[in-house]
Amino acid sequence: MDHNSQLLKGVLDMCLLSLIAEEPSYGYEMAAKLKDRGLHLVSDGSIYPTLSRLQKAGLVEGYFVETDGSGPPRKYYRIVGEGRDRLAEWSEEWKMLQAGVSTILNGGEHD
Amino acid sequence: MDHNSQLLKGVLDMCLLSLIAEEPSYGYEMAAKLKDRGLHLVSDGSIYPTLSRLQKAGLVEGYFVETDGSGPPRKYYRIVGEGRDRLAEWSEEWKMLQAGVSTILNGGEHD
DNA sequence: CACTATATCTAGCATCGCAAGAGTTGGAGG
DNA sequence: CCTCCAACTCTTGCGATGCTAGATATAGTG
Repeated sequence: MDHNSQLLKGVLDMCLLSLIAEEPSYGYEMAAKLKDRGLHLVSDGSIYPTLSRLQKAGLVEGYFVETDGSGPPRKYYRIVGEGRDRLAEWSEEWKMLQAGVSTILNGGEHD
Repeated sequence: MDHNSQLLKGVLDMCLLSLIAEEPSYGYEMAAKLKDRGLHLVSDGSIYPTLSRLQKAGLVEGYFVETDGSGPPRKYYRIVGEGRDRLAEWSEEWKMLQAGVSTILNGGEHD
């Protein structure tokens, strides 16, 4: 397994939630956005279980939208109140981690 | 399991390697340093398997140092050439991920 | 009909942090 | 002397999550 895959852990859900918060979207599109923004997901397989988890956790709502003949219906997700709260928490945690790791990589200088 | 634990995945090894690169150290001390710098490991248990992995991967070397009557000998680790290379790679990967996640959290603005 | 593109979902695997606890060494207290 | 504790390392079993691979559905094209 790639080292990059390990770095992704605990970040993927936050990123998906953030994308959904930005504007409702569906899995296939989000996978493309992630790749576009520098997060190289190798397979779409990872994304669907994560989305299901977000929904099961009550952070997002899913709804199907028919396409005009370009494939099966898309499952869109939109964020709900609790999702926004959670996103804020995760975002905080992420900043903390980011700061801590930076400190360590830079040799432990404090400010 | 904590969400923070997931964030730690793939970062712990890099952090330990960075600490060792800074100056040779041993597990117990590194656990303290990590906590000091904002990475809150709840248990020392995680640290030893990671150090073993780094050694097995040939990124660091271990050597025991006797203590003057303050407990059992300490297992110090020092970095080797391949470890420095790997640390540089991981550091790059980390910067990439960091940038990507920031872009996403900030709503996808490019520059 | 077969093939492809769009799109979702599932099953089994691998990795790695965590909790809990055991083992080692030597000093301090009863 | 024996027990307990502090400093230190290591091991076992577990849980969370990303990955690979592939099944499934829809509809247009040759």
